[in-house]
Amino acid sequence: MKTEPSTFSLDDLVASPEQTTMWEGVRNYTIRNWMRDDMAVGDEVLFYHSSCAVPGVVGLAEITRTAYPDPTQFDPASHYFDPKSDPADPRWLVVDVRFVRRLERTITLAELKARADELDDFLLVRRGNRLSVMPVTDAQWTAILALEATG
DNA sequence: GCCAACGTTGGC
DNA sequence: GCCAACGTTGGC
Repeated sequence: MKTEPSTFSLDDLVASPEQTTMWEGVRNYTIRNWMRDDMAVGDEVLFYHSSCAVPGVVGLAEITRTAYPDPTQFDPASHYFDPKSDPADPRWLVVDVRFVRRLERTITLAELKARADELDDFLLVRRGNRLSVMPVTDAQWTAILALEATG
């Protein structure tokens, strides 16, 4: 899961009540469907910082609540307000995400790109990808976290 | 249903 | 700040 640290960082997650946050503001149908269909309580998350000096994976988190309606879509004061969303059939969903641990070091985007062959078409390093949430296979997870120790 | 225009993402 | 890539919108 990507986030801009200037908006919501791993530190912000740590500082959140119960070190847990609602992953609000997803406005992409592909991601909405993954959240709805594929995210389960206990699923592990790579916490990724984007649009910053050194983009990369900085920590681990986990899903603590499955998809439910994103309240920001009904809040006219919210940046994420969606007047086309019907409260009887909410268009946008959130999941809850809880902090697990910081990585010992940032696993940078540059490293992930350099090892793209080992990561078996990891969406994050695919050209042109703009999704802010994306699935990670077990093999990719293992390969990525192996970098933490080895550099 | 096509597709051009527009807005957003996000690395650099 | 630039710009490539891609999703969304809306005219037709």
